[in-house]
Amino acid sequence: MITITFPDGSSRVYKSGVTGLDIAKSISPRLAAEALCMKVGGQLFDVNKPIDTDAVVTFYKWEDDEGKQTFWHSSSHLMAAALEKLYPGVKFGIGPAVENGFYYDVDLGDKGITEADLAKVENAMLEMAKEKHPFVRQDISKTEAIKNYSDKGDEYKCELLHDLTDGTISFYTNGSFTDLCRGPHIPDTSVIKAIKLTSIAGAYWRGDQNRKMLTRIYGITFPKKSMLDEHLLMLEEAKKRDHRKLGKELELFAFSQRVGQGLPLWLPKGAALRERLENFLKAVQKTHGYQQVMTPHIGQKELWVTSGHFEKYGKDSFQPIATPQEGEEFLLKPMNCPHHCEIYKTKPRSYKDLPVRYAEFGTVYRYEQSGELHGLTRVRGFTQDDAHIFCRPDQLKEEFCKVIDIVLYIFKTLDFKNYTAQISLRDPLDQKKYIGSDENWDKAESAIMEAAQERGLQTVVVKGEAAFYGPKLDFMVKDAIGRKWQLGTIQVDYNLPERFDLEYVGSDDKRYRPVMIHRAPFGSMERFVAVLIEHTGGKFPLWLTPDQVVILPISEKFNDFAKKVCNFLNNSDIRAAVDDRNETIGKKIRENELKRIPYLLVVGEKEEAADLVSVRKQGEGDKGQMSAQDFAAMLTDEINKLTESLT
RNA sequence: GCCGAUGUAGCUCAGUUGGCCAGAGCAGCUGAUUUGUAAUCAGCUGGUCGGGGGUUCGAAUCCCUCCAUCGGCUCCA
Repeated sequence: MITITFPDGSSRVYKSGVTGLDIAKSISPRLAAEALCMKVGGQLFDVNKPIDTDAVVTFYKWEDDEGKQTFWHSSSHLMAAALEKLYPGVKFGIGPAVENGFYYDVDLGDKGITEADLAKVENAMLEMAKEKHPFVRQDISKTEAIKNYSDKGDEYKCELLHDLTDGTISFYTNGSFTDLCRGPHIPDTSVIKAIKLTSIAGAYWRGDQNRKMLTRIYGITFPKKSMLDEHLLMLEEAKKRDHRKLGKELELFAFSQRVGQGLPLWLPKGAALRERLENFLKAVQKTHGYQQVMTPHIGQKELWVTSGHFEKYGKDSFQPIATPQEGEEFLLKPMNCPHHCEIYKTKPRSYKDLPVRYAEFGTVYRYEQSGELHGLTRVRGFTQDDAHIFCRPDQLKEEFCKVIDIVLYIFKTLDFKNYTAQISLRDPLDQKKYIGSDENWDKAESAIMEAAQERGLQTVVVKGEAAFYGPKLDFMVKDAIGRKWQLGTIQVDYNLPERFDLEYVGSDDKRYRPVMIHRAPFGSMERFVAVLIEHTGGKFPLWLTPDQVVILPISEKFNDFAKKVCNFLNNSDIRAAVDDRNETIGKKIRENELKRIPYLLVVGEKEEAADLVSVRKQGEGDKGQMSAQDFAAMLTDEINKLTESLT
């Protein structure tokens, strides 16, 4: 007999060899029907696996992440089965579950597949799902497994097998399809009730751009049809918040083929919004001891040869600018650090001077691959809210912590809740891509970890994501449809101070090397505004939004009164305008609501007579009448509440 | 850069298998209307059908090529 303990602490006794499914049945038939996988002693298994020792058992259902992942992973096998039926001879790469669904990478040989074919695959999947194929696990030896796949001619699976450690290897079969797979899987296909194959894309085999490109088919499945409908509706809603769409509609920014790919044009409203963000950050930084500097958009190539960036990125960058002077070459600056290093070097520094903090909204140019460009989130010319802190080694952690404080403060003010703090370290398997001594890397990495811990930051550590000169702490935020973007970044750098031979004089009159922190709380103005647009759906906080108030005269007769109110509001530092078009009040309301104007003031005969305004709040409707003075006070109050936490 | 898809007026889109001067709504302009909380009415203007080349008696429609955009991959100082 064995004792099975459950997450709530209760336990029951079963016969050795009891399966998870039996246990679930003994608790409730419903649990047995809904359990998709289980955790036994910290490891995930199929629910029909027999258990023969005392253990802690947790069942996972659709509601749990583990359950969803298993469900989608099994769905990818179901799709593979359908593909094998419809496209005989298809070869399979890998087919995992992802955050929202699953994919399978396949090699269809000379057969093509287009989005139009997906419905056919979906139908085949639905049919197979109904047939209730169990997922049957089978353990075989590596040699036997390799033989099977060699016979089948599937070089991808063979390669995967070769990399697996020897011993027994598990296979899963659903219907006529068998796949190399660690598992776990759902008991059978019948729980998959709704299927949507979402897109087809190319993907390099094993993520290596020098290898063959396979066809990746993405999909998502649900245990209920209504869930799929809900999901599709949600996606549609999310698309309405796309910053590229809203940027155009709200006249914030634009692109021009003539200007060039990835080179955004900030329109008046967008520029004004960005400027307010910049001023906000400038004010915050001022209180944190930063000094603004300004540097040119180009610099001699030598600057980046010194920094090491030219060697690493020179080939793939905008190429050097030639001048009438032979041999003279300039680069458009891809980052501001070298310029700031030169500012540091303009005079001798004492240990008493440090830390020195130079901030600049520095516009930089990077030749991103054409296929990578994406709205405002990935562009070729952008402005970093950059700053470089030069400090003594003993000041590093405190300075790093203070930068974390600034980032968190900004996120809080702008109501960014769903971010992840990611610590990006070296790739232990590929040390060649990094410059600098191991000793300095170790110091930098531990400084970041300690600072993050000191500030109680929840972090994920990702190896291999560091910059080539140092580790970093990145703040990642998702866009409307769930793509992750890096916003704020804080990086420790021992390398540039050395390359630029930066020094300070210590209390012992000896020369020392300062440490540098690169940091950009927004990341770039472009990307930050993009994410802000998607998070707010264009309904910006009152203090940021381009037009705060639009005054709508009922007819042209009241334009003068409207202008009087407008002047008064403008004089009270409120951004107001009059919609004096010869249109019906209904139309003016509709259009200004669609432009997401926070407050509309309707003025007509009654208002003019009583010297009042009728207030309409965005999305809420009529709020009644008040005097322009009271309205201005109300708005000022609201704005102050939103921004009073500023310092 | 790679794989795939898309590209018709400022915007959103129609234009079946190549065949009458390429259409609609919104926007814009002109006029009428002077409006009370999400679209007043009428008239007009506006298009090298992404660019270039080709096939054809004839191309928005078929082919080639380049450009841009979208979805991924790779990359991201």
